[in-house]
Amino acid sequence: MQTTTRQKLLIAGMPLLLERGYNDFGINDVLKATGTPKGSFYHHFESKEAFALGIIELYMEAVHAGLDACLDDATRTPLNRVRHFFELSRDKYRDEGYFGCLLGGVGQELSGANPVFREKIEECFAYIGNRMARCLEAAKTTGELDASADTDHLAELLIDCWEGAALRSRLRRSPQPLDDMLEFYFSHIAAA
Amino acid sequence: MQTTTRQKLLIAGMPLLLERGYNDFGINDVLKATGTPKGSFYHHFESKEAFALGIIELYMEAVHAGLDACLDDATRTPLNRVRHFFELSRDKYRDEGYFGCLLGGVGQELSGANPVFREKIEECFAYIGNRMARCLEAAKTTGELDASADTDHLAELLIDCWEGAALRSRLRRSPQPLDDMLEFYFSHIAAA
DNA sequence: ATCGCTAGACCGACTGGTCTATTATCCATG
DNA sequence: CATGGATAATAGACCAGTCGGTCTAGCGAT
Repeated sequence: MQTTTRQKLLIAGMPLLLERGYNDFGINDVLKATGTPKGSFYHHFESKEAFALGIIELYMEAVHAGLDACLDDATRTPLNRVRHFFELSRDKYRDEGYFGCLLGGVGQELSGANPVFREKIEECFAYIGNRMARCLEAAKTTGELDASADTDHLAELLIDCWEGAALRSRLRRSPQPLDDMLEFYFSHIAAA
Repeated sequence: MQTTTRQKLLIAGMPLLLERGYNDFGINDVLKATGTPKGSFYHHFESKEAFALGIIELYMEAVHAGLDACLDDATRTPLNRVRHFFELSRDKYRDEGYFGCLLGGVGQELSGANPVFREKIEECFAYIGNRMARCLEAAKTTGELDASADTDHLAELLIDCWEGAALRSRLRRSPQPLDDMLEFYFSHIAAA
């Protein structure tokens, strides 16, 4: 599959959006990085906002793929599948230079004033939460989790705490907050 | 104590910085909101960056006061002092319209590209963490916490997860992520 | 008369977005 | 197979608006 101009732009824009945030990165940076003239850009995207939403969608495609690969992994117990997903996320953050999570970054920056992004990001988190919750539900059948556990709640909690740890990881340029958070969470939700 | 022009600007700027973020709020908004001419602004602050740092410092003054009031509160157990601080923070977020935490917002937005803010915000978190850790240490003497507990670790964890919950609270405009996070944390760190 | 501060016109740089011109691609038809 | 016209896409000069920041003038209290 050849990379189209549209894809090339999205791929080049993603790290810029992650590192600098929405309001601090410019279309011109993306054009320069890819050698694309402005006319091409606006042929493929109707605005900067549409472009950023496209980046988020591309990001979510990778998330979907990661969730599929991890949460259906029959070689692990359900709880370890969930944990493994986040460990892979941590490794991804490392490879990118510890700039944290794109969803958290854009969500934090724009959710105050821009309802489009606010709803989009919340939607992404909700989707991830649902996938997690289903896997946590499976963890009940193996006895890893108490049958009485509120898996929806636990899934949301996991994501929220993860995003906080990702922010701290971004500040410190270190994986430690991520590791500490995972360790705490998984060592405490186990069945009594 | 009369509010000086400088203070008036900082006070007006704080909610703007919280809601819109650093790169999306403009000096002119602050000027319009306070009826201040630009000359006055630049008489008191040498740049937009210095202004934002001033806002963070004003914010931290309130945090210091809150920490003093809560963590030295002899009417509560050490662990409840810590929890109470965050419950008051949650109430503050509510009064502001659930825009989350200023430190988390600015930290997330700017830590990718701006080392001045990155270090400043990390410093703020580290300070809060230290205060928390000291109080958690006191919780050992009352038996609320195991003597073997790593209080520095626990304090960092608390702050990180709190910030994640604050981000989610900002997305949802709801206190629920904050409450859920506190409940989970405090129900699991207690001594065995 | 000095100095802290107010006052706001002004400026250069930059940004997202538009416009028109040009080139490449594809497909229908003689 | 040729070809012509429509459409997709490239190309980049250009524009209007905005923003952070400067400059000089004036004000008021000591």
